[in-house]
Amino acid sequence: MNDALVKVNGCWHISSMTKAPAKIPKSDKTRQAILEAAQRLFYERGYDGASVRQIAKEVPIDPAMIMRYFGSKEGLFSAAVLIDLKLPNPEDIPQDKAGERLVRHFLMLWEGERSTLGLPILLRSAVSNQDASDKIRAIFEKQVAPTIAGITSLDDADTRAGLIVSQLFGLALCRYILRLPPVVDMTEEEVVARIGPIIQHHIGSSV
Amino acid sequence: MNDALVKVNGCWHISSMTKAPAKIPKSDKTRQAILEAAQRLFYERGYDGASVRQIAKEVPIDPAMIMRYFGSKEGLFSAAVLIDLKLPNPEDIPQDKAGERLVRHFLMLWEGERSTLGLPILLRSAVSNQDASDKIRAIFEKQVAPTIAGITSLDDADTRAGLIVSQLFGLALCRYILRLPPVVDMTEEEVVARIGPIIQHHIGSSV
DNA sequence: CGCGGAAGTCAACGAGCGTTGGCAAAATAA
DNA sequence: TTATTTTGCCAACGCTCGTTGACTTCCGCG
Repeated sequence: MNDALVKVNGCWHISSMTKAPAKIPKSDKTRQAILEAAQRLFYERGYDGASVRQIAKEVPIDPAMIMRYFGSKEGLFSAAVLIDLKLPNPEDIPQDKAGERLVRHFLMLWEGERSTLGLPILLRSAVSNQDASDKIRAIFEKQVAPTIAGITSLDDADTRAGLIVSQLFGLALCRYILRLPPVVDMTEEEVVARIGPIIQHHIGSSV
Repeated sequence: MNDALVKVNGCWHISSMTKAPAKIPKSDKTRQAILEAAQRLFYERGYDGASVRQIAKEVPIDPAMIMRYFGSKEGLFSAAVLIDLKLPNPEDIPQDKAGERLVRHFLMLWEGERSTLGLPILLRSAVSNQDASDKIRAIFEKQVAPTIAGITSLDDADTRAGLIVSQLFGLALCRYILRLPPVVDMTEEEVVARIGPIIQHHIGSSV
Protein backbone atom coordinates (compact mmCIF):
# COMPACT_ATOMS: atom_id res chain seq x y z
CA MET A 1 0.00 0.00 0.00
CA ASN A 2 2.55 2.55 -1.17
CA ASP A 3 0.80 5.88 -0.95
CA ALA A 4 2.26 9.30 -0.43
CA LEU A 5 1.06 12.75 0.47
CA VAL A 6 1.21 15.05 -2.51
CA LYS A 7 0.59 18.76 -2.47
CA VAL A 8 -1.62 19.89 -5.35
CA ASN A 9 -2.55 23.57 -5.64
CA GLY A 10 -2.41 24.13 -1.92
CA CYS A 11 -4.06 20.97 -0.68
CA TRP A 12 -2.69 17.67 0.51
CA HIS A 13 -3.92 14.67 -1.36
CA ILE A 14 -3.22 11.01 -0.97
CA SER A 15 -1.94 9.57 -4.17
CA SER A 16 -2.43 6.01 -5.30
CA MET A 17 -3.92 4.24 -2.32
CA THR A 18 -4.72 1.95 -5.14
CA LYS A 19 -3.87 2.97 -8.66
CA ALA A 20 -6.66 5.24 -9.88
CA PRO A 21 -8.28 4.51 -13.21
CA ALA A 22 -6.19 6.39 -15.73
CA LYS A 23 -9.06 8.03 -17.63
CA ILE A 24 -11.41 9.88 -15.36
CA PRO A 25 -14.91 9.96 -16.72
CA LYS A 26 -16.15 13.37 -15.79
CA SER A 27 -19.70 13.95 -15.06
CA ASP A 28 -18.53 16.38 -12.43
CA LYS A 29 -22.05 16.79 -11.13
CA THR A 30 -22.53 13.23 -9.93
CA ARG A 31 -18.88 12.84 -9.11
CA GLN A 32 -19.26 15.70 -6.68
CA ALA A 33 -22.50 14.30 -5.32
CA ILE A 34 -20.81 10.99 -4.61
CA LEU A 35 -17.95 12.72 -2.86
CA GLU A 36 -20.27 14.69 -0.62
CA ALA A 37 -22.29 11.65 0.38
CA ALA A 38 -19.07 9.75 0.99
CA GLN A 39 -17.68 12.51 3.16
CA ARG A 40 -20.79 12.60 5.29
CA LEU A 41 -20.98 8.85 5.79
CA PHE A 42 -17.24 8.38 6.34
CA TYR A 43 -17.46 11.22 8.84
CA GLU A 44 -20.32 9.63 10.72
CA ARG A 45 -19.20 6.02 10.70
CA GLY A 46 -15.55 5.78 9.69
CA TYR A 47 -14.07 3.80 6.82
CA ASP A 48 -15.23 0.35 7.87
CA GLY A 49 -18.62 1.48 9.12
CA ALA A 50 -19.69 3.23 5.92
CA SER A 51 -20.44 0.97 2.98
CA VAL A 52 -20.25 1.73 -0.71
CA ARG A 53 -23.84 0.64 -1.04
CA GLN A 54 -25.03 3.05 1.65
CA ILE A 55 -23.15 5.91 0.07
CA ALA A 56 -24.61 5.03 -3.32
CA LYS A 57 -28.10 4.94 -1.88
CA GLU A 58 -27.66 8.43 -0.47
CA VAL A 59 -26.65 10.03 -3.73
CA PRO A 60 -28.76 8.23 -5.10
CA ILE A 61 -26.87 6.23 -7.66
CA ASP A 62 -25.97 2.66 -8.44
CA PRO A 63 -23.03 1.29 -6.43
CA ALA A 64 -21.40 0.22 -9.68
CA MET A 65 -21.02 3.87 -10.64
CA ILE A 66 -18.87 4.50 -7.61
CA MET A 67 -16.52 1.79 -8.76
CA ARG A 68 -16.37 3.37 -12.20
CA TYR A 69 -15.68 6.82 -10.85
CA PHE A 70 -13.23 5.93 -8.11
CA GLY A 71 -12.00 2.43 -8.88
CA SER A 72 -12.55 1.00 -5.43
CA LYS A 73 -13.76 1.87 -1.96
CA GLU A 74 -10.25 2.89 -1.03
CA GLY A 75 -10.08 5.12 -4.08
CA LEU A 76 -13.28 6.80 -2.99
CA PHE A 77 -11.89 7.22 0.51
CA SER A 78 -8.71 8.80 -0.81
CA ALA A 79 -10.69 11.20 -2.95
CA ALA A 80 -13.12 12.07 -0.17
CA VAL A 81 -10.52 12.82 2.45
CA LEU A 82 -8.60 15.92 1.54
CA ILE A 83 -6.08 16.38 4.23
CA ASP A 84 -4.95 19.92 4.42
CA LEU A 85 -4.67 21.01 8.02
CA LYS A 86 -4.07 24.54 6.70
CA LEU A 87 -1.64 25.11 9.52
CA PRO A 88 -0.47 28.71 9.63
CA ASN A 89 3.14 29.59 8.99
CA PRO A 90 5.21 29.37 12.16
CA GLU A 91 6.56 32.84 11.50
CA ASP A 92 3.06 34.28 11.57
CA ILE A 93 2.40 33.04 15.09
CA PRO A 94 3.62 35.13 18.01
CA GLN A 95 5.21 32.57 20.29
CA ASP A 96 3.33 33.66 23.36
CA LYS A 97 -0.02 33.27 21.60
CA ALA A 98 0.74 29.96 19.92
CA GLY A 99 -1.29 27.85 22.35
CA GLU A 100 -4.45 29.85 21.87
CA ARG A 101 -3.97 30.04 18.12
CA LEU A 102 -3.44 26.30 17.73
CA VAL A 103 -6.49 25.41 19.82
CA ARG A 104 -8.68 27.79 17.83
CA HIS A 105 -7.34 26.37 14.60
CA PHE A 106 -8.01 22.85 15.75
CA LEU A 107 -11.58 23.63 16.81
CA MET A 108 -12.12 25.21 13.42
CA LEU A 109 -10.94 22.01 11.76
CA TRP A 110 -13.64 20.08 13.62
CA GLU A 111 -16.50 22.51 13.63
CA GLY A 112 -15.77 24.37 10.43
CA GLU A 113 -16.99 23.92 6.90
CA ARG A 114 -17.05 20.83 4.72
CA SER A 115 -13.69 21.25 3.03
CA THR A 116 -11.77 20.35 6.15
CA LEU A 117 -13.60 17.22 7.18
CA GLY A 118 -10.54 15.10 6.52
CA LEU A 119 -9.29 14.97 10.05
CA PRO A 120 -12.54 13.85 11.69
CA ILE A 121 -12.96 11.18 9.04
CA LEU A 122 -9.44 9.93 9.53
CA LEU A 123 -9.69 9.84 13.30
CA ARG A 124 -12.92 7.90 13.19
CA SER A 125 -11.43 5.49 10.67
CA ALA A 126 -8.01 5.11 12.24
CA VAL A 127 -9.20 3.20 15.27
CA SER A 128 -10.25 0.22 13.21
CA ASN A 129 -8.38 0.79 9.97
CA GLN A 130 -4.66 0.40 9.62
CA ASP A 131 -4.33 2.54 6.48
CA ALA A 132 -6.10 5.45 8.10
CA SER A 133 -3.78 5.45 11.09
CA ASP A 134 -0.82 5.23 8.73
CA LYS A 135 -2.11 8.39 7.13
CA ILE A 136 -2.48 10.16 10.44
CA ARG A 137 1.12 9.35 11.22
CA ALA A 138 2.16 10.73 7.84
CA ILE A 139 0.24 13.93 8.46
CA PHE A 140 1.80 14.25 11.87
CA GLU A 141 5.23 13.83 10.39
CA LYS A 142 4.84 16.12 7.40
CA GLN A 143 2.53 18.84 8.65
CA VAL A 144 2.24 18.96 12.45
CA ALA A 145 5.75 18.19 13.61
CA PRO A 146 7.45 20.73 11.33
CA THR A 147 5.03 23.44 12.36
CA ILE A 148 5.64 22.83 16.06
CA ALA A 149 9.36 22.66 15.43
CA GLY A 150 9.10 26.03 13.74
CA ILE A 151 7.38 27.60 16.71
CA THR A 152 9.25 26.28 19.70
CA SER A 153 12.88 27.02 20.20
CA LEU A 154 13.52 23.93 22.28
CA ASP A 155 15.29 20.80 21.16
CA ASP A 156 12.79 17.99 21.75
CA ALA A 157 10.24 19.45 19.37
CA ASP A 158 9.03 16.05 18.22
CA THR A 159 8.07 14.96 21.71
CA ARG A 160 6.39 18.28 22.31
CA ALA A 161 4.44 17.94 19.06
CA GLY A 162 3.36 14.48 20.20
CA LEU A 163 2.15 15.82 23.52
CA ILE A 164 0.26 18.62 21.82
CA VAL A 165 -1.43 16.25 19.42
CA SER A 166 -2.30 13.95 22.32
CA GLN A 167 -4.07 16.79 24.06
CA LEU A 168 -5.90 17.99 20.95
CA PHE A 169 -6.95 14.53 19.78
CA GLY A 170 -8.11 13.70 23.28
CA LEU A 171 -10.21 16.83 23.25
CA ALA A 172 -11.72 15.89 19.90
CA LEU A 173 -12.34 12.33 21.01
CA CYS A 174 -14.22 13.37 24.15
CA ARG A 175 -16.04 16.31 22.59
CA TYR A 176 -17.06 15.02 19.17
CA ILE A 177 -16.97 11.23 19.34
CA LEU A 178 -17.52 10.04 22.90
CA ARG A 179 -19.55 13.18 23.63
CA LEU A 180 -18.72 13.33 27.32
CA PRO A 181 -21.17 15.91 28.65
CA PRO A 182 -18.75 18.19 30.49
CA VAL A 183 -16.50 18.37 27.46
CA VAL A 184 -19.38 18.91 25.05
CA ASP A 185 -20.89 21.61 27.22
CA MET A 186 -17.83 23.85 27.24
CA THR A 187 -18.11 26.82 24.92
CA GLU A 188 -15.43 27.37 22.35
CA GLU A 189 -14.02 30.17 24.48
CA GLU A 190 -13.90 27.95 27.54
CA VAL A 191 -12.03 25.32 25.58
CA VAL A 192 -9.53 27.92 24.42
CA ALA A 193 -9.14 29.20 27.97
CA ARG A 194 -8.61 25.73 29.45
CA ILE A 195 -6.59 23.96 26.77
CA GLY A 196 -4.72 26.89 25.28
CA PRO A 197 -2.38 27.33 28.24
CA ILE A 198 -1.54 23.63 28.19
CA ILE A 199 -0.52 23.76 24.54
CA GLN A 200 1.40 26.90 25.36
CA HIS A 201 3.11 25.02 28.18
CA HIS A 202 4.16 22.25 25.82
CA ILE A 203 5.56 24.75 23.37
CA GLY A 204 7.85 25.92 26.06
CA SER A 205 6.59 29.13 27.55
CA SER A 206 5.46 29.22 31.12
CA VAL A 207 1.91 28.25 31.91
CA MET B 1 -30.90 -1.32 25.00
CA ASN B 2 -31.49 -0.79 28.71
CA ASP B 3 -28.29 -1.83 30.39
CA ALA B 4 -26.83 -0.66 33.65
CA LEU B 5 -23.56 -0.83 35.50
CA VAL B 6 -23.79 -3.23 38.40
CA LYS B 7 -21.14 -3.75 41.02
CA VAL B 8 -20.58 -7.42 41.81
CA ASN B 9 -17.93 -8.37 44.36
CA GLY B 10 -15.79 -5.36 43.61
CA CYS B 11 -16.05 -5.27 39.84
CA TRP B 12 -18.28 -3.35 37.50
CA HIS B 13 -20.32 -5.43 35.12
CA ILE B 14 -22.71 -4.50 32.41
CA SER B 15 -26.00 -6.18 32.94
CA SER B 16 -28.43 -7.17 30.24
CA MET B 17 -27.07 -5.63 27.07
CA THR B 18 -29.37 -8.27 25.78
CA LYS B 19 -31.10 -10.63 28.13
CA ALA B 20 -28.62 -13.37 29.03
CA PRO B 21 -29.69 -16.99 28.67
CA ALA B 22 -31.29 -17.82 31.99
CA LYS B 23 -29.51 -21.12 32.57
CA ILE B 24 -25.79 -20.87 32.15
CA PRO B 25 -24.25 -24.08 30.88
CA LYS B 26 -21.04 -24.29 32.75
CA SER B 27 -18.08 -25.88 31.26
CA ASP B 28 -16.04 -23.18 32.91
CA LYS B 29 -12.94 -24.28 31.06
CA THR B 30 -14.16 -23.46 27.56
CA ARG B 31 -16.25 -20.58 28.80
CA GLN B 32 -13.07 -19.01 30.10
CA ALA B 33 -11.19 -19.82 26.90
CA ILE B 34 -13.85 -18.09 24.86
CA LEU B 35 -13.72 -15.05 27.10
CA GLU B 36 -9.96 -14.76 26.78
CA ALA B 37 -10.01 -15.04 23.01
CA ALA B 38 -12.84 -12.52 22.88
CA GLN B 39 -10.93 -10.09 25.06
CA ARG B 40 -7.87 -10.29 22.88
CA LEU B 41 -9.75 -9.82 19.61
CA PHE B 42 -12.06 -7.09 20.91
CA TYR B 43 -8.95 -5.40 22.26
CA GLU B 44 -7.18 -5.55 18.92
CA ARG B 45 -10.05 -4.69 16.61
CA GLY B 46 -12.96 -3.28 18.57
CA TYR B 47 -16.52 -4.55 18.68
CA ASP B 48 -17.33 -4.25 14.99
CA GLY B 49 -13.93 -5.38 13.80
CA ALA B 50 -13.84 -8.64 15.72
CA SER B 51 -16.19 -11.33 14.51
CA VAL B 52 -17.74 -14.20 16.42
CA ARG B 53 -16.30 -16.58 13.87
CA GLN B 54 -12.76 -15.26 14.33
CA ILE B 55 -13.05 -15.53 18.08
CA ALA B 56 -14.38 -19.06 17.76
CA LYS B 57 -11.53 -20.02 15.48
CA GLU B 58 -9.01 -18.81 18.03
CA VAL B 59 -10.35 -20.90 20.89
CA PRO B 60 -10.80 -23.14 18.84
CA ILE B 61 -14.45 -23.97 19.02
CA ASP B 62 -17.53 -23.86 16.86
CA PRO B 63 -19.17 -20.43 16.57
CA ALA B 64 -22.44 -21.99 17.62
CA MET B 65 -21.00 -22.68 21.06
CA ILE B 66 -20.44 -18.98 21.60
CA MET B 67 -24.12 -18.39 20.96
CA ARG B 68 -25.01 -21.11 23.44
CA TYR B 69 -22.71 -19.76 26.11
CA PHE B 70 -23.37 -16.05 25.71
CA GLY B 71 -26.61 -15.77 23.76
CA SER B 72 -25.35 -13.26 21.20
CA LYS B 73 -22.32 -11.25 20.16
CA GLU B 74 -23.43 -8.45 22.44
CA GLY B 75 -23.77 -10.89 25.31
CA LEU B 76 -20.21 -12.03 24.72
CA PHE B 77 -19.05 -8.43 24.60
CA SER B 78 -20.75 -7.63 27.88
CA ALA B 79 -19.19 -10.65 29.51
CA ALA B 80 -15.73 -9.94 28.09
CA VAL B 81 -15.54 -6.33 29.12
CA LEU B 82 -15.29 -6.05 32.86
CA ILE B 83 -15.08 -2.42 33.61
CA ASP B 84 -13.47 -1.79 36.93
CA LEU B 85 -11.15 1.16 36.71
CA LYS B 86 -10.02 0.27 40.23
CA LEU B 87 -9.67 3.94 40.98
CA PRO B 88 -8.13 4.52 44.39
CA ASN B 89 -10.10 6.16 47.15
CA PRO B 90 -9.84 9.93 46.98
CA GLU B 91 -8.86 10.02 50.64
CA ASP B 92 -5.84 7.84 49.96
CA ILE B 93 -4.38 10.29 47.45
CA PRO B 94 -2.35 13.21 48.73
CA GLN B 95 -3.68 16.13 46.76
CA ASP B 96 -0.30 17.34 45.62
CA LYS B 97 0.56 13.93 44.18
CA ALA B 98 -2.79 13.28 42.52
CA GLY B 99 -1.60 14.08 38.98
CA GLU B 100 1.27 11.64 39.11
CA ARG B 101 -0.83 8.97 40.77
CA LEU B 102 -3.63 9.22 38.23
CA VAL B 103 -1.27 9.05 35.25
CA ARG B 104 0.48 5.99 36.68
CA HIS B 105 -2.85 4.37 37.34
CA PHE B 106 -4.03 5.08 33.82
CA LEU B 107 -0.85 3.68 32.26
CA MET B 108 -1.33 0.58 34.39
CA LEU B 109 -4.84 0.21 33.00
CA TRP B 110 -3.43 0.12 29.47
CA GLU B 111 -0.23 -1.78 29.93
CA GLY B 112 -1.17 -3.96 32.87
CA GLU B 113 -2.57 -7.42 33.13
CA ARG B 114 -5.55 -8.98 31.41
CA SER B 115 -8.20 -8.30 34.00
CA THR B 116 -8.29 -4.60 33.25
CA LEU B 117 -8.53 -4.71 29.49
CA GLY B 118 -12.02 -3.26 29.56
CA LEU B 119 -11.04 0.31 28.91
CA PRO B 120 -8.91 -0.33 25.81
CA ILE B 121 -11.63 -2.52 24.38
CA LEU B 122 -14.27 0.09 25.01
CA LEU B 123 -12.23 2.92 23.54
CA ARG B 124 -11.52 0.96 20.39
CA SER B 125 -15.17 0.02 20.09
CA ALA B 126 -16.66 3.37 21.01
CA VAL B 127 -15.53 5.15 17.88
CA SER B 128 -17.75 3.06 15.66
CA ASN B 129 -20.21 1.62 18.14
CA GLN B 130 -22.89 3.66 19.85
CA ASP B 131 -23.40 1.27 22.76
CA ALA B 132 -19.73 1.28 23.64
CA SER B 133 -19.59 5.06 23.83
CA ASP B 134 -22.73 5.03 25.96
CA LYS B 135 -20.85 2.78 28.33
CA ILE B 136 -17.84 5.04 28.44
CA ARG B 137 -20.11 7.92 29.37
CA ALA B 138 -21.62 5.82 32.14
CA ILE B 139 -18.20 4.92 33.48
CA PHE B 140 -17.18 8.55 33.39
CA GLU B 141 -20.27 9.52 35.31
CA LYS B 142 -20.16 6.79 37.92
CA GLN B 143 -16.48 6.19 38.47
CA VAL B 144 -14.27 8.99 37.13
CA ALA B 145 -16.24 12.10 37.93
CA PRO B 146 -16.90 11.18 41.59
CA THR B 147 -13.25 10.36 42.13
CA ILE B 148 -12.08 13.67 40.73
CA ALA B 149 -14.74 15.46 42.70
CA GLY B 150 -13.39 13.75 45.81
CA ILE B 151 -9.86 14.96 45.15
CA THR B 152 -10.26 18.54 44.08
CA SER B 153 -11.75 21.10 46.35
CA LEU B 154 -12.95 23.32 43.54
CA ASP B 155 -16.49 23.72 42.34
CA ASP B 156 -16.40 22.82 38.65
CA ALA B 157 -15.18 19.29 39.29
CA ASP B 158 -17.13 17.87 36.37
CA THR B 159 -15.44 20.10 33.85
CA ARG B 160 -12.09 19.32 35.40
CA ALA B 161 -12.81 15.60 35.22
CA GLY B 162 -13.68 16.05 31.56
CA LEU B 163 -10.42 17.84 30.87
CA ILE B 164 -8.45 15.18 32.68
CA VAL B 165 -10.12 12.40 30.75
CA SER B 166 -9.51 14.29 27.52
CA GLN B 167 -5.82 14.40 28.25
CA LEU B 168 -5.59 10.76 29.31
CA PHE B 169 -7.67 9.41 26.43
CA GLY B 170 -5.67 11.52 24.01
CA LEU B 171 -2.51 10.01 25.40
CA ALA B 172 -3.90 6.49 25.02
CA LEU B 173 -5.13 7.23 21.52
CA CYS B 174 -1.77 8.48 20.30
CA ARG B 175 0.34 5.95 22.22
CA TYR B 176 -1.60 2.72 21.82
CA ILE B 177 -3.89 3.13 18.83
CA LEU B 178 -2.46 5.68 16.40
CA ARG B 179 1.07 4.82 17.59
CA LEU B 180 2.55 8.22 16.89
CA PRO B 181 6.29 7.61 17.21
CA PRO B 182 7.19 10.41 19.64
CA VAL B 183 4.37 9.39 21.96
CA VAL B 184 5.20 5.70 21.72
CA ASP B 185 8.88 6.32 22.36
CA MET B 186 8.41 8.05 25.68
CA THR B 187 9.20 5.87 28.67
CA GLU B 188 6.60 5.45 31.34
CA GLU B 189 8.56 7.82 33.55
CA GLU B 190 8.71 10.44 30.84
CA VAL B 191 4.97 10.21 30.39
CA VAL B 192 4.46 10.67 34.10
CA ALA B 193 6.83 13.61 34.12
CA ARG B 194 5.15 15.31 31.15
CA ILE B 195 1.48 14.55 31.71
CA GLY B 196 1.38 14.34 35.49
CA PRO B 197 1.77 18.07 36.04
CA ILE B 198 -1.01 18.77 33.57
CA ILE B 199 -3.44 16.53 35.42
CA GLN B 200 -2.25 18.15 38.63
CA HIS B 201 -2.97 21.53 37.07
CA HIS B 202 -6.52 20.49 36.21
CA ILE B 203 -7.09 19.25 39.73
CA GLY B 204 -6.37 22.69 40.94
CA SER B 205 -2.91 22.84 42.38
CA SER B 206 -0.29 24.96 40.72
CA VAL B 207 1.69 23.49 37.88
C1' DC C 1 -26.00 -51.79 31.34
C1' DG C 2 -29.32 -47.78 29.75
C1' DC C 3 -30.79 -43.21 29.97
C1' DG C 4 -30.69 -38.08 30.03
C1' DG C 5 -28.68 -34.21 29.56
C1' DA C 6 -24.72 -31.50 28.63
C1' DA C 7 -20.88 -30.39 25.22
C1' DG C 8 -19.68 -29.92 20.85
C1' DT C 9 -19.99 -30.31 15.50
C1' DC C 10 -22.10 -29.35 11.09
C1' DA C 11 -24.70 -27.30 7.52
C1' DA C 12 -27.48 -23.89 6.40
C1' DC C 13 -30.32 -19.38 6.57
C1' DG C 14 -30.66 -14.57 5.15
C1' DA C 15 -28.38 -10.51 4.95
C1' DG C 16 -24.80 -7.23 3.73
C1' DC C 17 -20.38 -6.56 1.78
C1' DG C 18 -16.97 -5.00 -2.38
C1' DT C 19 -16.72 -5.79 -6.93
C1' DT C 20 -17.60 -7.22 -11.93
C1' DG C 21 -19.46 -7.39 -16.60
C1' DG C 22 -23.16 -6.84 -19.58
C1' DC C 23 -26.69 -4.09 -21.45
C1' DA C 24 -29.93 0.08 -22.13
C1' DA C 25 -30.33 4.86 -22.69
C1' DA C 26 -28.52 9.23 -23.55
C1' DA C 27 -25.37 12.41 -25.27
C1' DT C 28 -21.90 13.53 -28.56
C1' DA C 29 -19.28 13.25 -32.91
C1' DA C 30 -18.99 12.25 -37.74
C1' DT D 1 -28.51 10.29 -40.51
C1' DT D 2 -25.28 6.78 -38.31
C1' DA D 3 -21.48 5.63 -35.24
C1' DT D 4 -19.22 6.17 -30.90
C1' DT D 5 -18.50 7.35 -26.49
C1' DT D 6 -20.34 8.46 -22.05
C1' DT D 7 -23.68 7.62 -18.18
C1' DG D 8 -26.35 4.73 -15.77
C1' DC D 9 -28.90 0.45 -14.12
C1' DC D 10 -29.23 -4.42 -13.25
C1' DA D 11 -28.02 -8.99 -11.95
C1' DA D 12 -24.82 -11.63 -10.30
C1' DC D 13 -20.14 -13.39 -8.23
C1' DG D 14 -17.90 -14.87 -4.02
C1' DC D 15 -17.27 -13.66 0.43
C1' DT D 16 -18.09 -12.85 5.60
C1' DC D 17 -21.31 -11.88 8.90
C1' DG D 18 -24.60 -13.27 13.20
C1' DT D 19 -27.55 -16.72 14.19
C1' DT D 20 -30.31 -21.15 14.13
C1' DG D 21 -31.61 -25.96 14.53
C1' DA D 22 -30.59 -30.62 13.82
C1' DC D 23 -27.32 -33.95 14.70
C1' DT D 24 -23.53 -36.60 17.12
C1' DT D 25 -20.56 -37.52 21.06
C1' DC D 26 -19.52 -37.73 25.69
C1' DC D 27 -20.14 -38.10 30.70
C1' DG D 28 -22.44 -39.08 35.00
C1' DC D 29 -26.08 -41.30 37.43
C1' DG D 30 -29.55 -44.91 38.15
